[in-house]
Order: sequence, then structure tokens, then C-alpha cells
Amino acid sequence: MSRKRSKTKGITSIEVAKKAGVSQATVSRVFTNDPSVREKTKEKVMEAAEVLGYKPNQLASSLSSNKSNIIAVVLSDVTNRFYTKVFAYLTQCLQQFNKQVLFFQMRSEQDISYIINRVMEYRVDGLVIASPALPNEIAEECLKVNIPIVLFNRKVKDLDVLSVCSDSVEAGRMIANYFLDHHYTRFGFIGGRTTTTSGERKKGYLDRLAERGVTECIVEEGDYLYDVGRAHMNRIFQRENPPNAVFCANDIIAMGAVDAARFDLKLQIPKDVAIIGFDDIDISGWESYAITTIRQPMKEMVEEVSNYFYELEQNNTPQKGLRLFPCEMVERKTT
Amino acid sequence: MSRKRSKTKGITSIEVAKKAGVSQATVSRVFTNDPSVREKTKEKVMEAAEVLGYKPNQLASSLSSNKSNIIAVVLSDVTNRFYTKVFAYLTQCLQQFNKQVLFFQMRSEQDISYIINRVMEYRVDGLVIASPALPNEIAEECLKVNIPIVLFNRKVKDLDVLSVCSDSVEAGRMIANYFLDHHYTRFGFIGGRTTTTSGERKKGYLDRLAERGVTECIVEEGDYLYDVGRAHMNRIFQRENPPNAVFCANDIIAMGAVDAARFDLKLQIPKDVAIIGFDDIDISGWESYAITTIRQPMKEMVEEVSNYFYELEQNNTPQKGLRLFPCEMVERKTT
DNA sequence: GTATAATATGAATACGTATTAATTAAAAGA
DNA sequence: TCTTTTAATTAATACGTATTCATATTATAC
Repeated sequence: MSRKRSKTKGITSIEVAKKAGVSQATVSRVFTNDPSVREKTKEKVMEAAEVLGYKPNQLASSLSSNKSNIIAVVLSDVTNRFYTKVFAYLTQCLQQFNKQVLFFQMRSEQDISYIINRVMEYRVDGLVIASPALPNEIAEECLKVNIPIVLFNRKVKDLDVLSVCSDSVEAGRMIANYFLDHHYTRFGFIGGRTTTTSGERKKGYLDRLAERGVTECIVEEGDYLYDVGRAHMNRIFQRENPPNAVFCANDIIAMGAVDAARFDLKLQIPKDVAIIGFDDIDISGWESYAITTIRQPMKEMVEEVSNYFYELEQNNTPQKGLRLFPCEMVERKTT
Repeated sequence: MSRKRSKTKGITSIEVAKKAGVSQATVSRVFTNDPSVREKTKEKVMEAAEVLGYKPNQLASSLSSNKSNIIAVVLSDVTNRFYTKVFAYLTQCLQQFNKQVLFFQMRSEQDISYIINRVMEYRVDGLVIASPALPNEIAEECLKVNIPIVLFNRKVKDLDVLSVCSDSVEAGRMIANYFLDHHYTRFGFIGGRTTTTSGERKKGYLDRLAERGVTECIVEEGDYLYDVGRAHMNRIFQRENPPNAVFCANDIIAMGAVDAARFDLKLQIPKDVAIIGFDDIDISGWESYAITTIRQPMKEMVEEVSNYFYELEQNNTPQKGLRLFPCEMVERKTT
């Protein structure tokens, strides 16, 4: 009784064709919305399909049409709420024109080759990389076989891709201005991993401080984690003449910093020290933290990504290159 | 110059075969690890593949072998950190035997038919549903075509599926015991959506309270949201004789409740009121909240799911039915 | 009504791999 | 050495759809 193949093989377009009294080609045309099929014929086919419970085999379709309708999305940290939201909303947008999301996690550089292989094997229609780690290898491999790539909050020069980013540099400058306008006098910065985004946030901040005459700023850098943020805040305050205004590269770090100020250093916020975060994740708005932060226009950014693939789908050739989105400040109780 | 099909068509097994001086069948065998191919031949093929940059076309493979190596994962709320972690870890586990994750969001009942259609069209090898909303329609459709289903934290009777759940009822009882053992006297419960999980947490809690002689408990139910939790907490305290011990159906609600107590009601935690949450998401451990909560054995649960698919992969027939995992209490500063 | 154009359908084939059945090569037995 | 067995390989075909090209049908013009 060898039954390697499942008995319940799916209904095929051929069976539908037989039942509807048309050819397989016509059934295919109906399900690809080919306008050249007559309304009456279409109805016959749809009815037969309905009765038989036919669902087109997307795998066969992909093979034949050379289009998988799959977009691979690579995240380095699903735990980061900002990217969680990006992921959720992107999925939603892509579904509107029938693209599905194949999910990959890039925990370390080691994952790169795994991801490359899967992405190529599944012949995905596109690839979105929202990861601070260097994906140059991935990018090059994919471009080699014409898989369109979108980088999210990551810039790469000399690479023929779309890069959708928020304006981190300008956001950093905005914070410097805010602190100075509110008469803060001593400054600190707690960065995340040494990535483009964290680096740019720092650069804008420090540059603007310098432009307005402040050359001293205590800088600590580590990772986008609560514990790390908390540790860095404590370390900063072991120095003499500690800051009264600290910019953290994201909200998670900021929460660590807030708790360090509150529970370890017994400081009043914002009287003794002001803290600003980045991302405006929902927790930042909850009253126990109520962190002043920077909001990236997540929806617009995601829609830009989605729209890029939509244009490709329509056989247009949307522009590549860098697309920069301005951020906005959200004032709460830590300043 | 009509070039409908991309010029850069992928390298196929046929080209590899030609280059290696073997048949296409042999190339296929090499890439499916068929033991019947000689070591020397294998090397020849691998080398040719390497030189040409050949990557097997998974879509063609799926079509031919009737196995897509795709597992669909349906979440109702990616924003919920517990499920975010489940999602991340599940992806990681499945990748270990080469299963990829196709992601779906079930925001409302309306999404059901969309999901069903995609799941069937892609001929996924399995389906994981981690959603409190009723997926009976999905389940029935899938079982009809033999797609294995795993329910995560959701029980369904009379359905031939694997259901991996934490023991919510027992956890509820545990909390009742804890409150009573610590001499709390008046009780409250804030639930999430009226789902199995929330309902069971409540049931265990109330039943155990009753068993130990407490018949009064103020119950509010709404949704798993910060704002809702906060509103409910306030409402509870508008009643006369409000509770001094409140169990919230998850940590997000608990945070709303904590902030209501702190900022709206000006109460001391835990002196005036104790609060317990559920899930032990990372924020609960951060000091500004430091919420006492219930930890589900997330990893074990996910591994159970992953293992189920692994067994199927090996053509074994793993047992279906309900698999229950005990929870554990994490004591922090809200009790 | 016929001739012509436009439209709708069908037959045949491609897509790239897995797999069965058939064949050849290697190993073992005498 | 020559069978007999076993292992390795190939040829041929299936998987289910999309699509090109040819054909049949309908609509339009006269």
C-alpha cells in the first residue's frame, strides 16, 4: 500500500474545465482575470470551480508565470516594537495587491547565507530589509538575479536599490535645538549598536550642538536594550559634571535611562535630567514612562515601500535611490 | 523589444547536468540528498552548480514533490509582545528543518476567507493559528484538504488538530491562592476579549476564590489594551468597597491598571491595591512597572509546535489533541 | 447576404524539478 | 571468467498553470 502522494490531491483547473465544458486554458484565463473571456463563460467556469472547491495552485502558477507573489521581509529584531508595527502594516499593504510575506530573521551575520539561499530558491518578487546589520552580500546576490530590493532605514551608496529612511540627522538636530531652546546646559547621548541610524542620530545632534557653541557631550554606545541603556545612564552619572539633558537612540534605551535616573540615581525627571528617546513606541506614551520622543512617519514610509512593489507589479519602473522622511517630535513628561 | 520574461532566467538543473556531464535526474538527486548517488558524482555536480551559481527552484520542486516547505502562521495581534516572541522563536525552530514562515494577520473575521484562500493556494505544509478569534472556518477548510493545523493557546473540541496551550485555568487558581495566602480580602478581575484564554484565566481565579469561601469579585472585561485596562481599573474603583487585589488577563491591561492606580486614583501599589498580570513580557520586568505576573513556558510550547511538524516531515504520525503546559508565577513589586 | 475585422476559445507547449521504470555499471559469488 | 545481485544512472513523464499560436465564433461594415 505505498501511497507516497496524498490521496486528497487538490482539484485542478483541468477538472474544472471538464465540468464547465471548456478548455483548461479558459479556466486559467478566468482566474487570471483575462478580459478576453466572455462574461457568460466566466460564470460557467466560476460555478464549476465553486462546486468542486477549486483553488488555483499558486506554486504551479508561479512556476509558469515566473512570479511568486511572495515578498521576503527580513528583520533583525522582531522584538523592537517599531519594526513590529512596520512589519504588520507592510504585510497589510502588500496584501492589498495580493503579495504574501515570507518572514526572515537576521539575528547575526551567519544568517545571511541562509536567507540568500531561501530568497533565491523561492524566487521571491522582492525583498525588504529592515535591519541595521550590513546586508551587502544579500543585496549583491539578489541584484545579480534581478530581485528588487528595498532597504528600510538603511542607506547604501553605490547600490541600485530603493532606500526608505527617516531623516535621522535632521531629527538629531531637532533634539539639539530643543534642548538648547529649553536652556539645558550639559549634554549626553546614549547610542545603540553602531549602525547607520544610531550614528546619524548622533551626528545630527552633536553637529547642531557644536553649531550653537556646545562642544562637550558625553557619549555612550552599546545596544538597543533596556539593560544596556540603564547601565550606560549610570555610567554617565559616575562622571563629574554629568549632563542634564540626554538623548537616547531609541525608546527602549530611554526607558532604561529613565529607570536608572529614577531608581538608581534617585533623580527627578525632568528637573534634574531630561531624557528624549526615539521611535515613539506605544509604551513611551504610557504614563509611568511618558517619554518625550521622536516619531518616524511609519505609515508613509511603509506605504512608500508597498507602492514601489505595486509599481513594479504594473510593469512600471519606479525610481530607486534614497527617499527621506522627516520626523516629528512628541513632547511628554521627560522634558 | 517585447521581453515579457526576464532575461536573467535562473540557472536550471538541466544546465548544471550538462556542465557536470550527468543527467538532470542526478542533479535533482544530489540536491535532495538521495543516498543512491555516488560520492564522486555528487562532487562533480556540486562543483558545476557552484560555478554556475545554481539555486534549486523551490517552486518547481514544490509542485513536483507536493511539498512547499512553507508553514503559514496566523497571528491576530503582532503588537502583543508575547506573540511576537512566539513568532520569532517559532520561525527560528522551523528553519532548523528548512521550513519557511508565511505570515498572516487576522485583524477581524473578515480576514478569514482571504487567509483560507492563500493558505490553500500556496499548498502550505502546515498552519499555526495563534489567535483568540474563532478560526473554525479555517480549520474545517484546511482539514478538508489535509493541511495539518496547530492551535496555539486556543482549544477546540471535536477537531482533529494539535492544540498547544498553557494551563490558564490552573494559572487563575494559582493567583487566587496567592492573593488569599497573602491575606488580600477584596478581589477584582479585568479581562481581555471574551476569548478562551481570558475566560479560563477568569474561571480558575473565580472558582478557586469560591472554593476558599470568597464569592464576591468585581469583573470587568473589554480588550487587551492599555487604555481599556486603565479605564476598567478606574471604573472598578468608582464602586463602593473596591478591591485590594486585582488580576488582569494580561500584562498590557495590568500596566493600564497600574497607571490608573498611580496617576488617576493616587493609590499606593501594593499597599492599597495589588495587581497581577499575565504573560511576563519584558516591560513587566522593567522597574517603572515591575509587575507581578504569570509566565507561560513559551519556548517549550513553541518547541512542541515545531516538533509536531518535524515528526510529520519524517512521515511519522504525531499525536494530536490537547497539550497543556503549566505556568509559573513571577513575583515583582505590584504584590 | 457576404467580406472583414474583432473577439473568444482551444490545442499545444513551456516552466523546473521529482520520481518511476528501465538501463547500465559495478560488486559479489561460483 | 561468467553469472547473479546490487548499486548507480538515465530516459521519460508527471506536477498544475500560463501563454503563444492557431482556429472558431461573433460582431461590424457594406
